[in-house]
Amino acid sequence: MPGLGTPFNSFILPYPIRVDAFTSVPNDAPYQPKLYLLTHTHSDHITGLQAKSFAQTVVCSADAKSMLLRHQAYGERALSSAGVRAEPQKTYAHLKKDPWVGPNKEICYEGTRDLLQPLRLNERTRFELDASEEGEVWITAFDANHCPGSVMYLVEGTEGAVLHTGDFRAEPWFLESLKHNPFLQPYLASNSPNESGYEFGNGVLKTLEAIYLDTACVMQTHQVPTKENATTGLISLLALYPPTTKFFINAWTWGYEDILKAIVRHFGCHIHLDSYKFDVFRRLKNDPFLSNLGTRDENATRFHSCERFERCSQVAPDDEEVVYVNPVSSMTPQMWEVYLEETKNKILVDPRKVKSLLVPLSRHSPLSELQAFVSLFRPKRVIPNALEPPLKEIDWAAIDKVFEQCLCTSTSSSKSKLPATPQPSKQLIKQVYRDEKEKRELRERKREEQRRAMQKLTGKQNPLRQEESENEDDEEEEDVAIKNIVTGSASVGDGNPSSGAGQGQRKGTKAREKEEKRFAKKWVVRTGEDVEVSGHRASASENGSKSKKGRMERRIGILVDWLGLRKKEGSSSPCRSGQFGNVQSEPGPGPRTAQVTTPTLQSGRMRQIAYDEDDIPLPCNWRSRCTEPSTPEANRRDVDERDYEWLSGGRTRRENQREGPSSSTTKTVTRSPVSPAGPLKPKPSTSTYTSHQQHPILIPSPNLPHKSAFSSKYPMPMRSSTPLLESQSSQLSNDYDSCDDDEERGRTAHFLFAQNRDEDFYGFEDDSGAIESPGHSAKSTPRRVRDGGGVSSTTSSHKISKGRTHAERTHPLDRRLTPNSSPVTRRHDLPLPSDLPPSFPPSMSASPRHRHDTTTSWQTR
DNA sequence: GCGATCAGTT
DNA sequence: CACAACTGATCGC
Repeated sequence: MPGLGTPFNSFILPYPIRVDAFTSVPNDAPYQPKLYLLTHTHSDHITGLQAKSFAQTVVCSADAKSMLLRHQAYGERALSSAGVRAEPQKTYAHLKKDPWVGPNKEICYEGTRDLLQPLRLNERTRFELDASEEGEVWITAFDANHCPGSVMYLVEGTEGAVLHTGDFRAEPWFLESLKHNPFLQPYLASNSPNESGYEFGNGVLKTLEAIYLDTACVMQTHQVPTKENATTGLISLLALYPPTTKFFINAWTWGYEDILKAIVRHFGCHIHLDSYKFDVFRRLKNDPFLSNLGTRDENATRFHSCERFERCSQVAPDDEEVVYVNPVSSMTPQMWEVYLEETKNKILVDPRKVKSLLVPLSRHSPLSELQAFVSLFRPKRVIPNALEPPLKEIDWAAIDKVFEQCLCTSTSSSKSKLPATPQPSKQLIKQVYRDEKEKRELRERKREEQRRAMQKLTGKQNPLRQEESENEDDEEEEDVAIKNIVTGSASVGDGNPSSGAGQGQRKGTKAREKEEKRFAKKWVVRTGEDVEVSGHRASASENGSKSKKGRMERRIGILVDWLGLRKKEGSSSPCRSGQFGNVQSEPGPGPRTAQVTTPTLQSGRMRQIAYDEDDIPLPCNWRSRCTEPSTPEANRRDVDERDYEWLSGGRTRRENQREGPSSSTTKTVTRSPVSPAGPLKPKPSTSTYTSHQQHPILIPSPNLPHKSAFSSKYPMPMRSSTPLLESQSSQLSNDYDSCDDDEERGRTAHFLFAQNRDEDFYGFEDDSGAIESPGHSAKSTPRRVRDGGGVSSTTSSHKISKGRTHAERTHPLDRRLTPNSSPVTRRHDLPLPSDLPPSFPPSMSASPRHRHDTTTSWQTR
């Protein structure tokens, strides 16, 4: 998740470029962003863009632009479809304001803007970060296999090249395609293992300064099915139903489109979509298959992916004939096969009894895929795109370790320009662990109290509500998708192995969904569980997840392993001997797995390759574990206790509770066989890591590297307001600037506007991007640079007329520089334009972020 | 004081 | 992990 928890404040050092985070940067930050990149439009990647005061250029894919500008929150979609809204309220509409064109062709540019700068895929585009020649970067976008419009970015410049993956799924086919991509080939690791690009010194082969990596699922130490495996498996189930069966595909967020595509390919039909999805898909430029597979006619197909909570009459919630398809993300390939087998058998017995299907379509790469991906390039550094704030950057250090073997091997030249990864002290790790444990216990106590209170109430007065209160233990869910499962209100028990079959009693939709969630939980792996308490998972979830470690605690367990800090040699421990395909419980760390798996995983049948056969639970074994009603409590306690011993300094939990925090631990750090990182080596003196704990905890504050860490190329503070290059103009093409071509106002304006323009850039019929208010042009952009670290604020020659007093304010974050009136509101009062604006493309003006950028108006020339 | 906006939480 | 509704704080008027 970008934003909070992302290293370097979401900058891709060594460049002053910020990715997927659009909130304001602290004034004292060493950088102010000169350019923003957006990888895709999931909501956690667009924080800050909703602010009306955001006024800087954002580079993204054409499809991301289109999706963002069409984005509507659910509530708004409902109002729109109910006909309440005269004009649909688009969440990010303020990012693009077209000029207003009057009846006499007069044009008002007041408030016009088009902040989203679309980039073609697989095409280098030049951007200038500052006036100097060395301030240029070349940016190339590649499909990221995550969701529609999602891209990775390669940024190349005088400071070296970095690759930002955004969110991505690096499955084997994806790696293959990268290998064949000429824009990336210079950065692929040399074939000869001991050589690296710098050794050759001729500049043909290059080493990436860093890969900014999607670490959303880095702690998934098991493999997950390829998307293709997932969808073909699903199709094999769908095909078993009678040809009249109606299906609802719960694509509750962007990224599950492969399911729809697979259905269309197999059944040769359309998918019924709500108008929102239909419209978004239809506008996609880079996915013609997806853009055409939808239909608005609910009677035209038996496959539906319409609005989740407002399904069409064909798949109404109370229709017991409908079969639901719910994506989940963390099933292992082995479990998937078992699931398929079991479910197939059930359907064959009676298709009417299986009303809900799971499909393990993961949109992020698990550890093994990430290692394979990184090994492909062997960059100097791996920087995680997402850290868990409660882990206080311990995860950062651990991730470093787990990719250590995937990095550039050349020692002479691999010196990183980036700030060093903060190394946590043992004390910090222990503290974090204790905190998380305490938090969890508090939660549990609270929940217990609540439950009792509820029982008292409902048990006596309202017995009907009892079952509802029963499983409020949905919190701490590992797989978000499970929270989003939908079903109809068909009889509980039908086709649901977890419930007693045959009761035939109809419950509400809610109840059935809860039932379905319980069922689904059995089929997904919770991160860290295979390391910590694997094998007990299924029974534990059946028991309502009591006295179990919390999500964070399990993660800390993994981190401790990765850092090579596990106190006991855990190899023989039952908890690490291969549950659910525990990939790196092998002695060899990442690259071994990576290299073995990379070329051979094409089919998606990973199990034979990635780990020893011994480690693979046989399907039947797994199944029996899963259904076993109880597991030896002692065993689990053992694991729990052992971890705690280390973390609490070799004392038992009870001892520790009595005596308070431990003050020292053993110095001996032995390598756990689980550790992928190898034995802990003595660190150079610059590192604060030791096995003692008296040392200060090294946490770079506040998430920002020390000055010295930055290259001299971009001295701090970054406050130049030099406009970025006129640049992109010629690079951009007409049809890639896609949006809102159906808006009459915009189109007319654009048409008029385009006449005097550089045809290369403006001569297309689509409107967006073409309309450039003078306020955006390099020459006339009034801009004001935000105060930076005590340096006086500067202004360019023009002042921003309105909101200027705002701008003068010394609010620590100047994000409240909001325009106080809608930019286009007073259009009728404005004079006629005598002519069109100068032919200057949208500039990459490095104006301050929350400036009121909607000045101006009328073009005179 | 009220409405709009925004950050943070659930 | 993603979404979106809700909360409280802050600001302009």
